[in-house]
Amino acid sequence: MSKAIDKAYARIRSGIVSGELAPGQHLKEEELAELCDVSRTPVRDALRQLEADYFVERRDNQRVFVASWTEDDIDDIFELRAMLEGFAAGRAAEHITQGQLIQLRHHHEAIVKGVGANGLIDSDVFLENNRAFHRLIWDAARSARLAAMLQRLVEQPVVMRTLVTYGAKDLARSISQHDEILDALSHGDRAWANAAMTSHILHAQRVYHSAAAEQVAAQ
Amino acid sequence: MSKAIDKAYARIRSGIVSGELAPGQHLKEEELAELCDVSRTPVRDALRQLEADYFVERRDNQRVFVASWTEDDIDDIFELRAMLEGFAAGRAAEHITQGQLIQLRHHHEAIVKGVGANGLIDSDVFLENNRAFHRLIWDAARSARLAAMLQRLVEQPVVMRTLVTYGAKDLARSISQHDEILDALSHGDRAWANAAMTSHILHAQRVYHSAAAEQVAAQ
DNA sequence: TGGTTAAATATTGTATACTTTTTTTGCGCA
DNA sequence: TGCGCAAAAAAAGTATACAATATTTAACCA
Repeated sequence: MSKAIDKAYARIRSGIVSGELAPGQHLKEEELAELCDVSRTPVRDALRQLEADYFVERRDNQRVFVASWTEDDIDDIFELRAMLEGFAAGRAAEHITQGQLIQLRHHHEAIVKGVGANGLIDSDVFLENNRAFHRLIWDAARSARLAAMLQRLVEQPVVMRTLVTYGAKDLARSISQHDEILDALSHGDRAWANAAMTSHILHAQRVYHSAAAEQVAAQ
Repeated sequence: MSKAIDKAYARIRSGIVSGELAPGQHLKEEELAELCDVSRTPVRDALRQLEADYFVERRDNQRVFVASWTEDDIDDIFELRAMLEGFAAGRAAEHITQGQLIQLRHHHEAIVKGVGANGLIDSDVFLENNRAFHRLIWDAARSARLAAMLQRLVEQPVVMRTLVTYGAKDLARSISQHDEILDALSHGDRAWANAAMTSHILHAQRVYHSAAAEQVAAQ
């Protein structure tokens, strides 16, 4: 793809995810152009894409601001994800191929094997295989629109900032849930796959809240 | 909003909906600029937005094409709508205000009163009030993300091209369903509202298919 | 004749200058 | 002092020229 637009998109996006560009902050095209070392034209293009991805908001008179969110947004996203991923898993149960099932098992086993004696796992190994596992199911659901919705939802800055590392017990449960989802998909059982996936996401929501509560307590 | 971008967006979009710009057709920025009587810059901005709205697709090397779709896409969209609108109605049951209920009843009654002695209704009256009815429920669901998803889904060109005018029997059922949804919302009954709305959308899907079958038969 | 490459052409990407719109600043008057 | 209006400044919108890239065409060689 085009150089300058990608450069601008990546730079601004990472600035938002890292917090360098604070929520609510007004983004001026010229400032961003300087920051990204490109002209205003690719910055404008990048801002349009960031707007579609909900990283920035266009308010009043075409002024662009970093999207801001509340705790409610996090619950909102989890709720929507639970429904959409459940739905995707259900559809996947009816459409998944043998090849996709093999790939899914591969990612699942990579996570299982990554668990150490202490019951924990390297964060990168988990994140990468977990991500691949879920995306394969989106693909298997055979709805480009559904996949696009989930993609946008999962890549929300508020989600990317709240990556939580699982404790031993929660990790074990998550693995067990993946195993169950695999089982449901193998049997082509739509309702089971849907329920197992929904449960999986809602569990993740609980883990997030526990972690958030601990952080507050530690302060 | 800005003049030229809106002009370009509206012109290109209506061209796609009307079929003047055929599915799969390669859209060249200069041609569009001439068509819309603006320069390439606002055309580019408009194309970014149309891309986010799935009206056009960016392929291989940044070339933009009118999105093409199949019969499967229509079913896909109906299925997603059934789920999302059902979910929205369920959430709305828990959040809707008295004021919103009053507005909903207003739109509902406008449709009821619009039905003539032959059991039919003026298409514009129905479309406008039906649209307002559904959007009010999206708002009442209190999730900007969910509303945005539904908005994009409903405004798909393939949906806008397949507006079906209801026959007397289907119109009567649709009105009855709206009445039921209102009842469920008034009672704050999440499960009921969800089920009633899901049913309403799936009925619309059947109506669409019947109409499509008739058109084929008439050829 | 068929395929490969290079030149020409078409199309998109980028920068910049200029225009329009919006916001801010500051001055005058009540 | 506080309000309102006007002028100035800032920011976004638009057009255009030029650069880079991709696609097509044509020619040459095997």
